[in-house]
Amino acid sequence: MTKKPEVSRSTERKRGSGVKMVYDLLRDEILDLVLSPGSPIDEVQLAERFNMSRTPIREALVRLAGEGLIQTLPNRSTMVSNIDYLNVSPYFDAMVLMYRATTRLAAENHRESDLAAIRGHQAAFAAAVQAQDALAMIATNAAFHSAIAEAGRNPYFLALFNRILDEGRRFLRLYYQSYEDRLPQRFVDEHEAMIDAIVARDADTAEQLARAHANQIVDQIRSLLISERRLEIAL
Amino acid sequence: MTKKPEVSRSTERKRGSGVKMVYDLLRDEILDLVLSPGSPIDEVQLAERFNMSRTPIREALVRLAGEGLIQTLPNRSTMVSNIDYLNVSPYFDAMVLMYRATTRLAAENHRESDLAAIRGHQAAFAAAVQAQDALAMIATNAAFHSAIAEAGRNPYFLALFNRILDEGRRFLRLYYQSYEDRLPQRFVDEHEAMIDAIVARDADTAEQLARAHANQIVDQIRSLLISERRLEIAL
DNA sequence: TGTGGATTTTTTGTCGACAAACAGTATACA
DNA sequence: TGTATACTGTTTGTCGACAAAAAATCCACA
Repeated sequence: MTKKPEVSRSTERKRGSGVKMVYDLLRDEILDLVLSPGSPIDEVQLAERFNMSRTPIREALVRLAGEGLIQTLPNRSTMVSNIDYLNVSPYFDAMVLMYRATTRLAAENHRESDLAAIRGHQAAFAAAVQAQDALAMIATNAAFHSAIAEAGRNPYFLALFNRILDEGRRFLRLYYQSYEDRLPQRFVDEHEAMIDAIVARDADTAEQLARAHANQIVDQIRSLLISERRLEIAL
Repeated sequence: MTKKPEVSRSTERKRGSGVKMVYDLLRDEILDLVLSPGSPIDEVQLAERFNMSRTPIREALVRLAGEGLIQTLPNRSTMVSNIDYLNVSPYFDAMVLMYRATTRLAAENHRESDLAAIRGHQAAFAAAVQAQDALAMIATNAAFHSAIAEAGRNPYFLALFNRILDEGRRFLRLYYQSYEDRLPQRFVDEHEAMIDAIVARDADTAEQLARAHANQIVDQIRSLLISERRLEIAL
């Protein structure tokens, strides 16, 4: 006769699920700026919050540190990584290049089944633009381009691109929280043109469209940064 | 009066150094193919080997898993990641693009102090070619291009490029162990031309040279792969 | 009141132990 | 003989506790 444990922890968990839960949640909280950059992370506090030992918490933190989302000083505090506002050019360079590369590869390597996912995200993006929901625009735009990158089937580009999109999620939210600018409808149209080029397997056109699209985004963010800086100087 | 601990572990270690030691060593052993792809990794065995608990071993393994160097099946064995021989095209695509991007950026952004490091690695590479030491060629070539990437000052490209070079270190070693082909002297000359373009801050030429250089390497590896495959078929 | 050193407090890194999950083997049964 | 189930052994995931390291606090002394 097999006996079940009579006394169980208040919230019973499957064996390996704890780290993933903590990792996913912390990751989301960091990227959504619920945990602001620079804020400290306390292992014991997290352990109490999730009713688990420090060991799985620690493993989740090690993973987050590996992605650069948190920083740990040896023997001392660990905190949410800061956003580097001084060097945005490298970020933009990488972003534009990944837009180009992934869209080109999508035109070359996509399969029929990829298109449904891409079109789905594009519809969600159009809806977000219609609703003027800035946060939804950021999320659906990232999902759209990530789907294109998946269709391109290059794991190296996909990994870097997703990292860039994640950082952008943090980065952009800072500005779209204060400025209720809506992304112009033009972005929706450009997305449509990119889809057409991908479907037609026209790699050159797809890359060219992606490049122009990315530069648009960079220009818009740059103008936001400049006006923000003006504001700071004026104060 | 402060008292020192009379009985210490056989090999005393500083507090946070264990994980780094294990991480560095395992990483090197994996990249140098001392640990062959697919071979299992035993936590307890490593713990005994380094005279430490499983906890720091585990942390090092989590980090390696984050970089994709090892794979862990949940609740079951962890092993060295396999090399994917079927999809080499994505690898080559990423390699060529990173060669181009980093060399271009180095021409634009390098400082005077970067050139010494680059020239030093180039001299080491030339020496390795002279000595027909294939393994040294791989290492010094990677160091040379990594130094160029550092001079380009884009952390996103640098991270991806270093990952690509690492994988190449594993990948290439497989072939240069069996085939004692020496990389042609032409590679040394091409490196020199790239340095000149970087010094002259001629971004277009630097990128063009890097592209041709990378394609050379790709062609050589591809021909090795084909002859290898022929050999397999003949057997 | 200010400063330098000793002391306490807090947080991290490491340890040994235990329990769950899975693989392989043995055993019962048809 | 073949199959399903129980058993055993091995490896992983988690836990509570302790020790080391750095910060914060206290305290003596000028």
